[in-house]
Amino acid sequence: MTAETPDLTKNQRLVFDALSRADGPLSAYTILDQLRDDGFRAPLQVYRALDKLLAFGLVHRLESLNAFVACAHPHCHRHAMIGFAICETCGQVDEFSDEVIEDRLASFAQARGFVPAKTTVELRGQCARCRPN
Amino acid sequence: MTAETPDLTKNQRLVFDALSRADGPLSAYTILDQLRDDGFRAPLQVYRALDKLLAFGLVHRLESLNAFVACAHPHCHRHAMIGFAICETCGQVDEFSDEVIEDRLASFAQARGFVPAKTTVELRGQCARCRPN
DNA sequence: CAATTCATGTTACACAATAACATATCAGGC
DNA sequence: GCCTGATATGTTATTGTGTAACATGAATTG
Repeated sequence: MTAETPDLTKNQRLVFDALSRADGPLSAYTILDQLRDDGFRAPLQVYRALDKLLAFGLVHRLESLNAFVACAHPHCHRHAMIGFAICETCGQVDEFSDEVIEDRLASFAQARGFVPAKTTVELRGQCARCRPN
Repeated sequence: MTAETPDLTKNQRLVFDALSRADGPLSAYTILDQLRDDGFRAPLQVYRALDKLLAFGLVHRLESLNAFVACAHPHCHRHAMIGFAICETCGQVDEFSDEVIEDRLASFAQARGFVPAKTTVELRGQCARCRPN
């Protein structure tokens, strides 16, 4: 029943910690810069770690930003679909899931014989705290 | 009542026609290569045309592919949300919209005071025609 | 210990997008 | 007609994002 958090390698740990420290999404190159002192020298070191972390479900990729965030809900890999509300002013990302949307997308896919491998749902806009009034 | 299809400039027309001819999404650089004979020399010529076409609603951007498609449904800009089912095998893109998902996202946003500016819904997977059996 | 597998390091490159600046075209007002 | 402001275009250079190819190192297993 315990969510098996796989043992992370040194690089995976470094990248994951960098994302966990950050209060918003980071680009691969920003991560690289933050990890220079830890011996990181090339983008591939970041991308390889990210690939694994994505596979483990510990990290999400925000397609519309070309950036990455640590998963906010450790058990969210139960859900087929994870949505993100991304504030374009402060950069905060709010992670959510919704069964209705999930079902709706699933039945849409099934009706067309489409087999989804990955689902992306991203809202770009302005969060409550950043709104004018 | 007629959908005002704005007059396109020469470059906008060329880019739009290239996307309309294609049977799938094209990257900006692929478009550039196709339009070399028409005098295109730099990425900016493509990106500037794409920006306008996106604003007109004649073209969509697929965030998860960094690519662009001509809008399949000329009047789809009525919808706040447009979804895409993208086949990773054949590259075909199926454009859809769904009021239930739209409503659900809208009420989610409203509940949190989030004001969405752009909504991305993309399914990556395999279409019926490309499936094994 | 050999063989395999997986993680890592490094260089170079390809693809995606924009900055900055110059020129041209076209509309309306005088 | 001509000035003027707005929009479209052309060009060079640069930044940002991601991968190919190849070599090395470390761990697991038979």
